[in-house]
Amino acid sequence: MKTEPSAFSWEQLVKDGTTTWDGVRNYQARNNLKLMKTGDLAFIYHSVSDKEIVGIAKISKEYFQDPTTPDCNWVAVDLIPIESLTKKIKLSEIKLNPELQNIALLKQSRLSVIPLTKKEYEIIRSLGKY
DNA sequence: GCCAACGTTGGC
DNA sequence: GCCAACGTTGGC
Repeated sequence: MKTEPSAFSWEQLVKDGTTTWDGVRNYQARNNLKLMKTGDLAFIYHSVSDKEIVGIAKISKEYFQDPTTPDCNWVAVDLIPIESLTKKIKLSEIKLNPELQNIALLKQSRLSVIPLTKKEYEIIRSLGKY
């Protein structure tokens, strides 16, 4: 899941302990939100200024009506922070990995909620360890 | 700051 | 229903 740190950062999520991931206004991203189940894990990626994965969060509440709009097309999920990565994962590192060439983060850089297979998750996770 | 990529809008 | 125009996102 991507966020611009100037709008909402991982540090803010850690400080707050939980957040509602709302404001998604893209159908593909919305569909990916709906696929998430309570207990699923998600990387949090800082776009624009940092371009790196900074932490891992868990879905604490799966999709529900986005509270920021009365339009029932849009949904949100709740997240809680699980782990701050001491070794952050740069976009450039992900780009260098031949097994990660097909993930939507690279293919569709504008998509804000991006699906990963378990295998892709494990590969990316391993990049975040010394 | 620029621009490519992509989604959305609206005229036809 | 097509497609040009426009707006937004995000990497560089």
